[in-house]
Amino acid sequence: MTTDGRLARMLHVLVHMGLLGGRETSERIALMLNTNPVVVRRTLGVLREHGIVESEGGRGGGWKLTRSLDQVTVLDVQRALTKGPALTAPVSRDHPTCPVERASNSVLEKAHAAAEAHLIAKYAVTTLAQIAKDAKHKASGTTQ
Amino acid sequence: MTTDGRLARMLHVLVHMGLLGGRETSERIALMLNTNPVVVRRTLGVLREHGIVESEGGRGGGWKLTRSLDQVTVLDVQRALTKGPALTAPVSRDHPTCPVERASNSVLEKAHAAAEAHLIAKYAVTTLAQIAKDAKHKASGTTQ
DNA sequence: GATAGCGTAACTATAATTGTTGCGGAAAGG
DNA sequence: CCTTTCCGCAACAATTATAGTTACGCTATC
Ligand code: FES
Ligand code: FES
Repeated sequence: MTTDGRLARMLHVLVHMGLLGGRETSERIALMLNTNPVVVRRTLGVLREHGIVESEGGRGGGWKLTRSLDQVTVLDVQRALTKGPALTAPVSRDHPTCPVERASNSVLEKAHAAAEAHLIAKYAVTTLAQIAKDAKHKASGTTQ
Repeated sequence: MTTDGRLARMLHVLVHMGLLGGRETSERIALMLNTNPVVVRRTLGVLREHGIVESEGGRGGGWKLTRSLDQVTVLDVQRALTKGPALTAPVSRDHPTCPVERASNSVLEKAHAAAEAHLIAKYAVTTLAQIAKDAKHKASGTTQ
């Protein structure tokens, strides 16, 4: 597959939307994401189902955040985009009854579960407002 | 893509090889992995490049571990199979100069780097001998 | 009613592992 | 030698999830 860049893209665009304040059309967002409006509608549509954004059709329509940047965490966005755990252990199912395969899978699953807990914890305490703040610092401060 | 099950598969088969002690042919290993010999050669070939197994052609040939199970860690196998970090942050490259995109990517990269460190640490202290031991306990003890 | 939006269906493109077939070469055994 | 049993490798199809694209319908505003 192509690498799943939806989370990164959504963070990017949500922060822009928050900073701009008003409504943004799929067309303008597509330019930000270097893609086309249909992809934007598809992905933002998932966020709408989770109450993070809302859309309005017709002239003057577009997309808008339902909460301010400091009330949306990275975890909120991640959870909306991905069902199930953020990190999945790559297990094998060649011989489900084999104790060795089960023990191997178990090791991988436990290690991934622990790693995922850390990842989720970090996502949970990072708000879009903080990303916006970082962006401003980078823009005015040292490049990179 | 199809989920990358190579690490799980290699752990499984390496433990079996260690427990059986002698040489195993690609044919027999393919049966363990519910696949065919070519896939086995392809994947074990990578491990051979990293000195974990060795192969011999001709009659009576096959694959053999170069070290005992307690001298191979999950990390050794993972490193052999994957170049670069075990966990990669799914970043976007739509507008590389945009500070917001950079800040978003940066958050994801840092979170993943921290999670990867934990994952790697767990891999590093887990030997194949421990997996073998777990498997024996599961086989004789309670199912699951 | 013309225009600017979103919503959605139906494709195609892309990328990485997996599965498969076929052939060549090497080692052992007779 | 010649057959059998191995690995090595090239080449190609299958799979699967996201991304990209085209097309059409619907709604709200002007
Ligand atoms: S996409 Fe234009 S600045 Fe982030
Ligand atoms: S594959 Fe036969 S027991 Fe693990």
